[in-house]
Amino acid sequence: MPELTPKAEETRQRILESALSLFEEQSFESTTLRQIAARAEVSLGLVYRYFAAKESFVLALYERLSHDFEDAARDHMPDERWPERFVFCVRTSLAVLGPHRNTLRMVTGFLLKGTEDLYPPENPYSQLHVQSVFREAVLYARFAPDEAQSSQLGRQLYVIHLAIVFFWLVDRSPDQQATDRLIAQMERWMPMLAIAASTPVFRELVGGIADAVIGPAAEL
Amino acid sequence: MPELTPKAEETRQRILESALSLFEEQSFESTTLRQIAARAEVSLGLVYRYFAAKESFVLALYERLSHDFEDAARDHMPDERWPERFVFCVRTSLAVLGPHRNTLRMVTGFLLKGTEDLYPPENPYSQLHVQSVFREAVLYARFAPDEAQSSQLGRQLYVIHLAIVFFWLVDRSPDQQATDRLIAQMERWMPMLAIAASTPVFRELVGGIADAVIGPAAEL
DNA sequence: TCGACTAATTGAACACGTTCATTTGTGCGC
DNA sequence: GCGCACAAATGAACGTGTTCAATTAGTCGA
Repeated sequence: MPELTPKAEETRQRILESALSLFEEQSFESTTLRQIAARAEVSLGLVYRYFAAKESFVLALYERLSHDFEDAARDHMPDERWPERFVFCVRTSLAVLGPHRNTLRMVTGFLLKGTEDLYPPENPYSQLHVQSVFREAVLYARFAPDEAQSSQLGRQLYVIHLAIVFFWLVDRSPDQQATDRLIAQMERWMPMLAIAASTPVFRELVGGIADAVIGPAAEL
Repeated sequence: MPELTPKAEETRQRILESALSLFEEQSFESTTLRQIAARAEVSLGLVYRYFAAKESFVLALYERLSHDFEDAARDHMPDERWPERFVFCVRTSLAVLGPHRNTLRMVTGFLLKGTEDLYPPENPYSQLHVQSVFREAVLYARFAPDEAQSSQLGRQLYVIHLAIVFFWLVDRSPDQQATDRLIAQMERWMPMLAIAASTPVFRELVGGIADAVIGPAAEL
């Protein structure tokens, strides 16, 4: 990712803004790159100077929302034990992503296509930052485990959170009520999860899943 | 789905065969509908008489593999208790889907697009039949629960199986070793799951997830 | 055998995402 | 102020999935 000159950055921003507003007004699928270019008052070809593919817009949106989540979660993180803080994070995440659910549904498909070109091999902004929120949710909680364990647990909670977000994207029940119920259930059984989380088998199992989903643990 | 005349059925089959063989030789993405039409010795437009979209081929493949799974699972189902039978079903499923993993990865994306047109509102063949295998795996197992409970549990195991298949599709570890480890872990803890499965909370939680993923329970 | 109705098939066209050779603009050393 | 290098921007073109009005083949009753 080479440095962008001010003018270029401004153009890129204008294109991105056009795209996102069109996605909101119509939908991801029915907005055309030609429409995006037109609204940004730019030629079609130029769009590709700043976005490798149409999918890239969804990625850019997700990055932006990840930033919003980071702020929202850090600002209002309750001074509780980690299970409560975790549930709060999950709820905050869905609240932030909520308005863009329809657009975001697209990204999940891409994740499976294995087109690694669009997904930089290094941990992208979103994953790194969102994950750090979950780490800190554990690390600075009341009665937090020691640092090494907190970091590990935070990573695993991040993956669980990812699973819930995915479930929410797939959830076809009206207003995604099924996801609400799922989280409510999870909240009820959080104490049990807290106990389970301290056992080696949990670490092994969930840790393994985490490795497979987001890659082997990396240093902060 | 109107009845197809013999001639039409033969043409449809020829097109499907061309498509699947091309997917195998090259890949789903890089095979062209024009290539498919050419190999089937048919005009491009005709393809759309039998397949609503390119994605439909993957769906047709999945239906075929579901049938294969049904046969393979029924023929070799071990005469054991349901947990062992469940693990066997999962392994069989992945074995059958295995050779077509790359093509199948496409379908998962489509599932999220919410293009319900391609996915008939009634339970499609695959879901109905595969689910019935899991139901029977419980129902006719040693020490099986009563019929109502077996049916419910079978449904839930089917959804768990779906989750594992999905995980396998996403799994980026070499040779999907992470999935192997996951199943191995699951096997180790199967007794625990068996106990958990008999509790109300499990039924409520997993049942709710099942509803959200595959829709409310339907009659066989 | 014919005609007429339907099923099967064609091929040209469209809109889309994407690519690329080309042109325009911008800042800088002299 | 002049060229020069490079960034920014263009627009025409390509191949793709998809649609559709038109054409051909098949079937069956009179």
